[in-house]
Amino acid sequence: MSDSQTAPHQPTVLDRVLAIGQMLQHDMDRSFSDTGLSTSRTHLLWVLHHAGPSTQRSLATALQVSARNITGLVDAVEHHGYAARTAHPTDRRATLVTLTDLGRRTMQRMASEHEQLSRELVAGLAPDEADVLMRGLTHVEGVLARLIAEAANPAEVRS
Amino acid sequence: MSDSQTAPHQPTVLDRVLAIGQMLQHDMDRSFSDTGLSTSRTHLLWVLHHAGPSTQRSLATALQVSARNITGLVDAVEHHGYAARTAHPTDRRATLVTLTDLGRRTMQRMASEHEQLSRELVAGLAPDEADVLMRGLTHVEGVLARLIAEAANPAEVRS
DNA sequence: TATTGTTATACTCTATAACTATA
DNA sequence: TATAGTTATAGAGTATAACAATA
Repeated sequence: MSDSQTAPHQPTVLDRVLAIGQMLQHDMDRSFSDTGLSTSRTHLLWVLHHAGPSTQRSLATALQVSARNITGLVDAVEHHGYAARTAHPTDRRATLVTLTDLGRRTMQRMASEHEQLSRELVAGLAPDEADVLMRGLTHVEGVLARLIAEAANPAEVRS
Repeated sequence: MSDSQTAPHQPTVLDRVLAIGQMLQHDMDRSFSDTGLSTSRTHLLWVLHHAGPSTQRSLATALQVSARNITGLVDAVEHHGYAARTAHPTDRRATLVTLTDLGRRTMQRMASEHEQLSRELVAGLAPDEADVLMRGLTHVEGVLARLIAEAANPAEVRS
């Protein structure tokens, strides 16, 4: 209980974003119980929902994970009835993964829940406040993108 | 490539927060390479840094994970020299986990990096904009906390 | 009896490497 | 020779259940 050394500083924008992100993750995990879904599996279904039938190769590229990982994720969503493997019409090496009706309905429901949550989160704010909030977040995202790009490419210090 | 059904709607505050959270996670993962650390292990060290020497039981409560999980995390941070198990002075069932010098120095460095990032993320904003951003995020966090509490306790619809 | 931490077991997400079938 | 997807193997994070030592 006793804080040994670090003073509990004022929460910053970074702290708030981290806290909100953690709450969102927690909430998602809870909503997945008994669905056979998870963050990774849902991400895969989400990509399928937007891109339509896809090869596992293209899914691996979209999710930025290994081919082996996609095999496991497709196994899982197929087993739970959200997607199915079908033959590729022209390339017999490849597999096309397609959403089932259940998968499609599930993604549509998630999209509408996402929209509703998007509205609820800012419902109590004045329009101009919501505006500044949005612009502030856009700014933060831009700075972060720049910092990450610099860290990944430490050579040049932008002039 | 072809968006099959969902129109690419305008990004919302929720979308921005999710994107920023993902970037932060990605950046953290990158910074962990070759340190023997990870999000979970760092979280444990962070709690130790603030709470001081702790039993594994209290760490399990603080991180909200199982006792078994703590055994593994402590094994790992001990193996990498960030913390050590010591005997509890009065309860011979319990183990006290304490940070080593390396662990303490690492947490201090992370704290200062966190503070620097906190400053950088809002550095380009006008003071009043940063203010509204902060208040907007506090609002969002509050709404989210309420929604999660309601979802966990669906009985009463708040009057 | 209750609590602390461990071992046993299992599931998910992730990776690399070797291999098969096809291009 | 290169590519798509699988199997083999491994490590991390997570869980529950059974168990030993201690309270």
